[in-house]
Amino acid sequence: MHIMGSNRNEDAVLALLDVAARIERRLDHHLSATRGVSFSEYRLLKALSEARPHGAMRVAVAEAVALTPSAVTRALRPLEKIGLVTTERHERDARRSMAALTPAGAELLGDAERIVADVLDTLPVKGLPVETLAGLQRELGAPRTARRHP
Amino acid sequence: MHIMGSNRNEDAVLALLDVAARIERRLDHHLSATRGVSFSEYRLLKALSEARPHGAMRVAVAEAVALTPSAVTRALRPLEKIGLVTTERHERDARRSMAALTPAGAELLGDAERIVADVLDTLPVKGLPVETLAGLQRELGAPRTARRHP
DNA sequence: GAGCAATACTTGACTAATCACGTATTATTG
DNA sequence: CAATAATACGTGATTAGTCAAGTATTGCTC
Repeated sequence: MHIMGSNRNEDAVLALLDVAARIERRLDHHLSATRGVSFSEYRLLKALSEARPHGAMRVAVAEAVALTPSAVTRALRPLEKIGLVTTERHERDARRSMAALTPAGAELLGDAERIVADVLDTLPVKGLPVETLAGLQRELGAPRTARRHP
Repeated sequence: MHIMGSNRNEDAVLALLDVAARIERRLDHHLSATRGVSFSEYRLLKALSEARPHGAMRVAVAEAVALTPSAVTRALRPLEKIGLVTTERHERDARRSMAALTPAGAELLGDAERIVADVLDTLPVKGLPVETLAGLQRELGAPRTARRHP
């Protein structure tokens, strides 16, 4: 099945995971140093901004950012407390907890996006194949964006 | 500096991080279900196997797998306990703790590598640019492998 | 429309990682 | 060669995530 000890796929994917971990760490440090949010929180805010104006369910956000719903519940709590996010229950379905970005959240997200862009500009990422990555995202079950309010 | 709301680099990198998280999770599940090791542990074993036969310092392993030395210390402990790894101090430098793969560790690593390869074969990763990724690894401070015994 | 199944969320218990700090050892420098 | 700096490791405290299980609520089926 596999020729011992040499698999291009494997090498490439392991390199990808390694690179991802390192970039994520770098972004995380910059973001928390300058704006006090983690990279994970950045991704949450971004997912919510794509679900405007009606907000998104926990499960949708979870899928969008590749976390469990449980993690989303926990991660959103502090963001609500500092006024970046609001949550209210869906009017027709009492199970759903719709989270939405506040103006303050949107503003912070704007800053954060600038920081992220600046950090990424210092990286030699020219040759990344957006097509392949997007295909992978699709294949791995990532929806294009957090669903609006299905 | 940046045209509002559209940055190819950013899109590509965010997709990369997303894809990486999902792949890692998938590998982690398969590995722990079948061989009882996490993906993180898999990476540790792999790093050690590349540092044979003399083993590697905690700091070198940490750099190789993109973790902190502290995390490596903690992660190696259970692996020692179940006999996959041995640690002994360096003869000429009492600060150094040299970790090495045992035969059992090497065997398990072999199994794990097969599992990883199988999982990756189910993924459409043909188009990944090994060159670009390797360049990124270099740029981000990843050494080619855990140093032998410098 | 009563009852069962599915969905959305939350909580409890746990794990793996981080940072900040401390200690032991070796290297450097005056 | 004494004093200082740098290196390697480990530990305490904290955090962010996981899974498993529980509680509401809604949808489905007969």
